[in-house]
Amino acid sequence: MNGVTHGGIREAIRNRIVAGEWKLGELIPGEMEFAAEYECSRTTVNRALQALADEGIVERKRKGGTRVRPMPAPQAQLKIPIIREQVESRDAAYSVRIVRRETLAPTEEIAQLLGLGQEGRCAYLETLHLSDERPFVFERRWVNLGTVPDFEEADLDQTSANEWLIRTVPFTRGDVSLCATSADAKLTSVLGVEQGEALFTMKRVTWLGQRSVTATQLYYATGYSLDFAI
Amino acid sequence: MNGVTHGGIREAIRNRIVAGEWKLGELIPGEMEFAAEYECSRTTVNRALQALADEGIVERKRKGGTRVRPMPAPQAQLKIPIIREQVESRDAAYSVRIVRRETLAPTEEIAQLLGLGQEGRCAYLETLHLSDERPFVFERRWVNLGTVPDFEEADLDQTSANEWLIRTVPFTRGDVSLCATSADAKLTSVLGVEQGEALFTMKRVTWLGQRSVTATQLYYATGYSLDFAI
DNA sequence: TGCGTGATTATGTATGCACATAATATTGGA
DNA sequence: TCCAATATTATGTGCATACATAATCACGCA
Repeated sequence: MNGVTHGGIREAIRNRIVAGEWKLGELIPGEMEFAAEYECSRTTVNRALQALADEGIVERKRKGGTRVRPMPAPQAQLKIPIIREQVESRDAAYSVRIVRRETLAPTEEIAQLLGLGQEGRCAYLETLHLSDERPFVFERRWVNLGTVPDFEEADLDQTSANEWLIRTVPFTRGDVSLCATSADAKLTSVLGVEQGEALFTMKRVTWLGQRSVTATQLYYATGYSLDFAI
Repeated sequence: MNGVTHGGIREAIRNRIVAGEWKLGELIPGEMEFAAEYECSRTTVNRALQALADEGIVERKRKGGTRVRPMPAPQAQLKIPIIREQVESRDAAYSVRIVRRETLAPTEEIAQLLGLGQEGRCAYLETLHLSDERPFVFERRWVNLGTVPDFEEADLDQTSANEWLIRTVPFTRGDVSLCATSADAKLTSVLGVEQGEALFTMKRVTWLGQRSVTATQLYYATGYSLDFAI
């Protein structure tokens, strides 16, 4: 072993790229050249460069060579937070209060989101998540009882609806949408914010194969921000 | 050749995982078993599983085997959009108007964000991004001239500030923060929205090594949402 | 019974090789 | 001169192999 690994070469080349050794869009040396330079086989270099291509740092074309990506489309690994962990990571006490829970026909908007017809039955749930007894997030959730019939009898005092669902039906796909909402009367009263305040909002629909599982809307109290690094 | 590629196996196994063939945290078959199943060599399966580990779908431990990552914390690959592309992908005409551009000492808040002292010089830029001549995003940007002195003379009529910077100084790291802002008088007039409307806001600070490059605040017009899939 | 040592096992990594594929360069014929 | 067929080249991919490494298991000795 040479001390040279594909991971090591990947790091090294990445560093050279961000250090500006080659201009954006410029061709970087070929696999053979790198192999000679690092004294390893072309295969090893190939894996390193492919990994960099996966990362979006470089673009590769057969015969065209490898070039630094002109617009490093910044991608970030966004970790969708679990509310309990968000609260507890701030050293606050987490608690939940179920405001409302019933079974009803979904609104037309929700039926469309969940891909349901008129006859679809849903559980509707309004939950207030508290941080040190202060309102943190207000959650509206519709659960497709056609996909998850057991939800109607689920005991949500122990575990939150979200955790219950994750445990019971691992979803395969989810659509997330982030936006800003102006607080209406309902949100104002339940979250204890001023009328018309701007609230950070996350809407989610999750799917189990072709079947929808749940649609959720999370309204964060004033001042919340979702932070992450590129 | 078998028609079996490491990419294909990667897809296949990923599908089987999200289809719930194995429970969260559960051990999935070993490399040899997959190799037998897909009739390929262990090396090929290894590459597929390593790629899945890179994606964060599975966890691998030597001798411990490969297990489905207990992902109650779903991670999403969030592609940070380039405004021009956002507009053009909606089949709208993109245009920019520079509202204000000057060189000034940063406010204390910005100086802190950018890690500057009192003597730091910044370019300050207010830009309005338009979609079919309608306001789409209002951008406030401070550029650290200590890191990017050339910015002062950059010709921003051809390329937007963002594209100019990306082309000139590839950043190595960025902090992003998403929140909601209530429209003040300034935002109201420039974006043409109602006073107090909730605006989706993205704040970004990018770094080149230890040196800050730019701090940006993007205020999206009413109704915007940032969508992505898990 | 308790513990250390070595065997076993599953994965990690690198290599050389053969062939596939796509883009470019070259050549040859009309 | 122009176009099509062919050669060349850089990367893409899979395979067999060899060895590395870490966790676990089995054994045997005290």
